[in-house]
Amino acid sequence: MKARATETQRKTRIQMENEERILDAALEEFSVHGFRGATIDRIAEHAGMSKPNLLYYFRRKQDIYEALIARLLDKWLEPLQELDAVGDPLPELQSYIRRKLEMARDFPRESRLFANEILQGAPRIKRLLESELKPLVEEKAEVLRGWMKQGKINPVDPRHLIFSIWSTTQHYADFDVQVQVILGPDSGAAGRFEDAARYLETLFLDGLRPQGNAEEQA
Amino acid sequence: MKARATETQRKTRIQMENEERILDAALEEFSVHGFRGATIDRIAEHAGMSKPNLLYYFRRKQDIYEALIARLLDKWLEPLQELDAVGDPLPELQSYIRRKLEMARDFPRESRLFANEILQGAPRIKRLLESELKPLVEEKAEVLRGWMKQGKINPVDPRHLIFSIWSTTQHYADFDVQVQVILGPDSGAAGRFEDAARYLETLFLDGLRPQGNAEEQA
DNA sequence: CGAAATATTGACTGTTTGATAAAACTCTAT
DNA sequence: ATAGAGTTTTATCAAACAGTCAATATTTCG
Repeated sequence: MKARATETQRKTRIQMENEERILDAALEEFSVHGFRGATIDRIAEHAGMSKPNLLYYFRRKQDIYEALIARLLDKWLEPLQELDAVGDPLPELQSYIRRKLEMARDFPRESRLFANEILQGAPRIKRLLESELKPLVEEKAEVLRGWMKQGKINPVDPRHLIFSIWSTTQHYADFDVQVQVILGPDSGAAGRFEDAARYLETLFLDGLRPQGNAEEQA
Repeated sequence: MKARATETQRKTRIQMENEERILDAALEEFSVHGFRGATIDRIAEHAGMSKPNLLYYFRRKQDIYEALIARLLDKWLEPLQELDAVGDPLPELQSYIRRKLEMARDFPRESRLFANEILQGAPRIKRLLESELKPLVEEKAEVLRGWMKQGKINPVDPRHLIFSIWSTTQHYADFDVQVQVILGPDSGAAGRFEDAARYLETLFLDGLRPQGNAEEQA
């Protein structure tokens, strides 16, 4: 038996396959029930293997969870990484919003996993947020401030701007059930996505006040 | 022993006190760990009583949860209820946003409880959403459509507009840890609230595109 | 092939969890 | 003060839970 934890690369075909299946099953469970609410038994069942066999690959429940988080954080921050200082401000923001919305559509389980973790006070990833998320946000906030100084976008607190993009887009993944109750299940997922994209574009670009209507009254 | 479940009113002083303490402790636990992740032991400990004693007031875990939800849903929807068709559209929307933000500030546990439940697919309150939330949203969406037809606010899908108000405001309760990591804990809760209110006002009224700058380029 | 490395299983352990029963206690109204 | 309703505790249970271990089966590769 080799020490799996220390050795960095050498992985069997079976190892890779099974770890993949386990992490996928774990995502399913953790994203819905949170860390404490999820059980190894259910993850193992979902992954189609016995519990001791699963524990052969990940010795403790927490190891599965941490492996999941580590694997997903970079992917999750990718859209913000891509926000480009040299691009045109408004189109750049628009495409960031659209990319985040696509993430919510294509990776709802990942969105819910992070939501669950943050909701619980982020006990297991607070350090990661400090070391990875915060510097990235500060870097991009500086980009946004530059655009504001150039008069390219309205002057607002760039960090709150980022919060509002996160919250509005991730809402469609995290609160999907509620969205479906209100929009009706007949509104296909694709239609909902397009409607949301159109609405958010209007909101973030122009807001709700009708153009050139700041003062007039009926 | 009287049948507590059936009898509608008659409650002892002790009964009222203890149910209050239990529900408060339950809110603390359920809002963080979700239904499955929370345990009766911890709720009882938090409420300062023994587990069997707690179960004397609520026979099953689920009964506590349902009592909590039932008690909180109305309060949670109150700000939307108050959205008034006869008021001025823009100030009316502004004050709805502010009220929702105040709720997020003053009742973060309630916000997280609902978030947790929806995140899990709302298995226990889906019916309530159908019977209470949906009609209310449809009623208010009609109000918003009226304002749009009068040209008082920009024409958008009113339901997505409501989603964006929910998500941006509740974000400050549900994702509080993340917000604090990014803004720094030194930014007091009061300061964060005012900054958020100011930002959201700009976003929802005017968006990010600088006024009268729809076409011009540097 | 055949031996070493890897993978899987069944049986098991100690603990936590949701829930119950009955006995003991306390409060309240007469 | 005291009977009876209402409250609390002690003891207990079965199921679910995270995790271990030794034995068995399978794969890998010289």
